[in-house]
Order: sequence, then C-alpha cells, then structure tokens
Amino acid sequence: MATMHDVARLAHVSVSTVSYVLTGARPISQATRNKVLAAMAQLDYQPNAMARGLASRRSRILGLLMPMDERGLGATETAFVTGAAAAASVAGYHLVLSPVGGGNLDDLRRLASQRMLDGVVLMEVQLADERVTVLQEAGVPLVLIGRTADTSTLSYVDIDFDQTVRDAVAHLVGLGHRQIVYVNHSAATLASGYGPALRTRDAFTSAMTGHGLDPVMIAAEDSAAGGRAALAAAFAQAPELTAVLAMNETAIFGILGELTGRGLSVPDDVSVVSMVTSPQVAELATPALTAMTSPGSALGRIAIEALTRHLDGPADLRHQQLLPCTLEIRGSTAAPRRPALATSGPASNDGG
Amino acid sequence: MATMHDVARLAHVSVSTVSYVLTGARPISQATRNKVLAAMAQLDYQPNAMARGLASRRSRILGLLMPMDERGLGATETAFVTGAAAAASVAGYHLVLSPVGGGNLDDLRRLASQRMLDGVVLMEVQLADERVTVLQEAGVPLVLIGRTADTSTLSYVDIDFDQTVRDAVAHLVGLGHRQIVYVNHSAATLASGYGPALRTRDAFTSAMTGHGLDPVMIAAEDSAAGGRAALAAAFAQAPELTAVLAMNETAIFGILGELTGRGLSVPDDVSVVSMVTSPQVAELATPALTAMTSPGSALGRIAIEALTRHLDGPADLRHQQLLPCTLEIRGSTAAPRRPALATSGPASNDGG
DNA sequence: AGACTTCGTCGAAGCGCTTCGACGAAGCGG
DNA sequence: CCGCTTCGTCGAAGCGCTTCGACGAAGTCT
Repeated sequence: MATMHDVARLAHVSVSTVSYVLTGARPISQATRNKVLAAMAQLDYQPNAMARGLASRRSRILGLLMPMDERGLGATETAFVTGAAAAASVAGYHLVLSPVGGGNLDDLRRLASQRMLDGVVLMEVQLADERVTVLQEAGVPLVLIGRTADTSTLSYVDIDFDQTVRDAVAHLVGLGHRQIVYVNHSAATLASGYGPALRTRDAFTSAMTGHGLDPVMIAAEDSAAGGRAALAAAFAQAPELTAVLAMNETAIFGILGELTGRGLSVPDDVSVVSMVTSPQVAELATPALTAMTSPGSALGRIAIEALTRHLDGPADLRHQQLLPCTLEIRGSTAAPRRPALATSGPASNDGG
Repeated sequence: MATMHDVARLAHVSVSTVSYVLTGARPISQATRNKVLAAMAQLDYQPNAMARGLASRRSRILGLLMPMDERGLGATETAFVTGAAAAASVAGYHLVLSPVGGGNLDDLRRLASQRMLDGVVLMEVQLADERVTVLQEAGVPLVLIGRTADTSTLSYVDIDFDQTVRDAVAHLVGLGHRQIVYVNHSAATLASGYGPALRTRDAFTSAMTGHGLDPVMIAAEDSAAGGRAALAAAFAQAPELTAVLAMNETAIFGILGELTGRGLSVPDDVSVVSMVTSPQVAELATPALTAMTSPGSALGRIAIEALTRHLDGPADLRHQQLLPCTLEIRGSTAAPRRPALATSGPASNDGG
C-alpha cells in the first residue's frame, strides 16, 4: 500500500501538497497537480480512510440504521436505500447500512459515540423512540424517516399519510364505493405507537367523514391468516362493504385468498387498494393490485440531501418534509356491482 | 468527547496502561484496572474508532456487500444479515452492509482499497464475477455467498443445491408424482451465469434421471406474468404433469394464479414445491406452500465465522461449505389424484 | 543465593493523514 | 517603486490511539 509520503517523494513535493491536491483545500498550480496525479496513478495510491478520518475528524460515512426483522425488506425499502446511496455518493459520502436490531440500544450508543459515522438516517421511527434520544445524546447529526410524536426539533422525511389516504379514499369514492373498510396493522402495532398505523387511522377517519361516510377500521395481524380474519371481521362489521383499503402487505394476500374463498371476485364484487406498496408486490397478486406506491427512492434521496447539507453547510436548519404516495391503478379496483344500494347478506354471489 | 489521555490523567496512569486495560494486550493489575475503569465511567469515555483503526491497522468492521435491486430482500436475506451481524458481534466486529449496485466496480475498488473494511462477505456471487477479482486484487479477505465457477482458491458458503433439489424431488416422488416440472429463473438469468439457476438445473436433471423420470425444465421471467407463462409452457411440454417444483419466488404467485385460472386446485390436482423460500413467503400463498427453506441465518453466521477466524487466527485456510435447505411440508403438496396414470387433456377437472 | 523469567507499568515512536503558520514569489494599486 | 494582498508550497504539529522496548519488582528454579 502506497502512502501519501510515497507519492510526495515520487512527485518531488511535500506531503501537504499532495494532500491539497486531494482535498482542494488550498490552490495548487496545474503543473504540480499533474506531477502529483501522475505519481498517484503510478503507485496506484488510495488514501487511507481511517487516517483521513482521524486527521480531519470526519469519516465521510453516513449510516442508515435499518431494523431487520424476519419480514424482510420490500421493494420500497430497497428503493429507499438505493436512492439514499446514490445521493450520498453525489455528496461525496459513503452510505453503509447497519442492521441494528430492536433491543440493543447499547450497541447503538457505542456505534454512535465512536465517531465512525458523520451522520445517521434512522428508519422505522416510532412515535416514542428511544433510539432518537440515544443518538441525540451522542451528538450525531440525525434525520428520521418517519416522525416522533414531538416533531419540533428534529429533521425528518416521511410519507404524507394524510394525503395518501385521502387520495385512496377519493379514488374509491369516485368509483362509487360507499362502504369502505380500512385494514390497518395489528392492534399491538397500533398500541406500540407505530406512526404510519396511527396516522393512517386518523386520516382514514377524517377522509371518510369528509365524504359523509362511516369509517370502519380493522386491525390485522401481519400474516395471511391475519388478513383472512380481518376480512371476516370486516364483513361482520360492515356486511355491505364493497371496497377494502389496506396498509399491510402481508395481510393483503390473506384478504385476497379469503375473498376468493367466499366466492367474491376482485374487483367485481369487492375493490381492493393496497397502500404504501411497491409495484413489485402489487404485481404478485392476481389481479394486480391498485396501489398507493410509496416514494421510496425520493425519500432516501431527500433524507441524505438534508443530512449532507447539514454536515457541509454552515446553517444547520432542520428539514421537515412529507411526500405522498402516488395512486397506481391496476386491476383490483372498479365500480361496485351494486353502487350504494343496500343488499342482503355478506357472501352470496354468482361468483367470478 | 473524552480521550484516552483524559482517562489516563484522571486515573493517574499512563496512556498505554489505559490502552492495555481496553485491549487486554498486556496484563494489568486488578487495582489499576479498577482505577482506569472508574475513570472511564466517570468521563463517559468511548474510544475513537478511527484512531484505534489507524494505530492498529484493523478497523474491526466487516462489510457485507449486498446488491439491492428493485425486487427487495426476502426474509431469507434478512435472516442471513441478522445471523451474520450476530456472529460479527460475538467476534468483536461490527457488520455494515454496503448496497453496492451492479455497475460500479470502481466504487467497490475504492471501498476495498481504503482499508476501512477488515474483511468482506460478498453476496449473490455469479459464476464469473468481476467483483471477486477486484476484491482479491485489493487484498481484502473475502468470503463468498455462492460460488464462482472456479472454486479452488476462495472461501465460500453456499446452499447445497444438489441435496436440496434431490430432497424436493424425493418428497414429490414419494407422494407418487411422476411428471414433475421444474420452473427455474429466466433464460437470461441462466445465460448470465447465475449459479443457483445453473446448479439446480443440473441437480434436477440428475435427480429425475435417478428416479427414472423425465426432467422437464421451464425458464420463467421473475414476475407473476412470467409464472403464468411458464405454467402454460409446462402444460404444453408435459400435459400430464402433477407437480411443479419452482425456484422463483416471484413467478410462483403467477403459477398459482394460473393454476386457479385453469380450474386446477392445489394440491389436489397439482402439487407445488417452492425452493429456497422463506416461511414468511410460503405463508403468503393460499394454501401455504410446501417449501425448501433456506438456511439463511446459519449461512450468515458461518460466513462471518469463517471470515473472523481467518482475520484473527494465524492459519488462513480457506473455508468451503454447503448447507442444504430443509423441507417444510405445508399445504401445497399431496399425493396426485391420478398417480402415474395417463390422462386425456391438460385442464378439465371438477374443480376444488 | 544467583540467574532467569514473568508481571505491571511507563514513555516514546509511530499509524497516514489534515491543517496551520510561515514564507518567497508574484501581482497590484497608488 | 513600495507596501500589501494573493498564490503556491513547505515543514511541523497534531488527530487519538496501539505497540514496542525498557525497567524495577517479584517470583521461580536449582
């Protein structure tokens, strides 16, 4: 491994001159610069990241703290990551993901205090999130994906759930649906303070009320079985439902299965809209799901841009931004067979 | 931020003594150790990772190079990551994931040459993989997940595709199936030298031949539509098929949809086995899929253990190991309705 | 009891870089 | 044409740690 010293010797300049060529911190004549560059090329020189970091007190590494659970990562998350990585690269930073699990706050504290990361993007933020406290105490610049309950002091980027739900409901209402059931995440998730679940719940209530309709929400476990149970519960509470809005990528397959099991066809008998869903998952279903596609890549890019602006710029303003999901109409929504009419029982159709 | 120097002063010892307490590189008396530990606690001291790394020439950071494409990560991959992270933590290393995309070999070279990573686990290895060359040239200790064509010099951990396919075929044959079709990844993927696709193809041929059966393989695009097309092709090539073996998590939902569309029920008319599939995905389908579950977590753990052993130990032997997937029987396989009998046309059943 | 080894600690020399102050050489306004 | 700023470069002082050699004090062996 060639060092800067080797380059300097070969180019007949001082070490500091080589450094200035690399960082551009001071002007260097074109002639000298060329000599240095030639020497670097000849020696196949690569600066040592840790030496740079130690001397400059900045690692130029950004961390993306991403809890990895057994559910895997959807296309939304990977789009987020690639968007973030691209933005980091543009700003001259490396992006690394750290699979910090739920429990180990100490690990997190250590990671944050070791000054290895110039800044951090925290994913899957809960309304009350201890990790935020830990990171703030460690003094690490921070951008949240999602929001804590108190949004006053922190930078965040989040999905505009209010707008997203409103758009989804508007689509369904526009098709003529009146009885729309919202299948949310589980009651436990709701109770744990998971922002998206809470915010969509409130947004759904307000959107439906705004249309003069009755908001029925069902909490579903994140599993196919949970989806089936949720659909049963939905029919129990709203026998005349013609549309299901769901934000639960796992349960939705159970919902679909149960619908088929009851002899109901999608979208003729029941329309289904899946929220915060990637095109890839939407296409897995038959028919492909009309969905609110999350702005994964943009979310990642904007989060990193906010972070690097904070790190490089002088003004360290907080950045707070909401991005709505976009409606993508596929095969799972249509006008209801019986628009706004009262019918008899839940499941007794001529099938499809 | 307190430094080691501050700790030394407060504890009335030299800086090197503090270092020895931290690293255990030399014996320190219990009394002195306690003084130092107390000082550290009082100052809330955290060692600076980059300074340690520079002085010791080891970052104690391991990189997991994981291509992130638009398909997202399945539960298999996340299990792999958590298994790897846990093993790294046990060995005293941090694990970070780097979302190195496909194209940027230069990025990879830079990352590897900057000495920021003590070692690297490379995922999604192709039979001919330039990234392996780049990493080897950079002199970074390396463990592959998957194998290159020439396995002689490198360490790797991989799924035992041969065994896995053999077990899957044995399960089906044991149930009485004779006409089994294997739905693989796409022809393009095959052509690109994707190891799992190639190895399962060969393993399927040999397993079927071993049972005296005719191996029919179909290449399917990684999409629901691809799955539907593949099933159509399968029926064209083997009208009497009673079982489908698939290694394509995306296409399998299309296969299932198409089966239903043809009025064929799973598992009564056709049995389906999904290979290298996580329980979570298997449960998404109705009925839940009998699957060969990949040993994700074990794969991750073993890869990291091999890497850290290489880094810490004196002998740097290469480690090569194969792990089979385990059969998990769920609802998508059963004895064929018409065991080994010739029937008329493809799709004309009394439904399910 | 003398010759060795081991224990516990210290001081100093780096690791490979950035950055500060300094300084000669230009460039420039008056 | 003199003082002043800017340009281009150098040398040196760290950044916060690890690690090596040294050395007195104890213990071990014969």
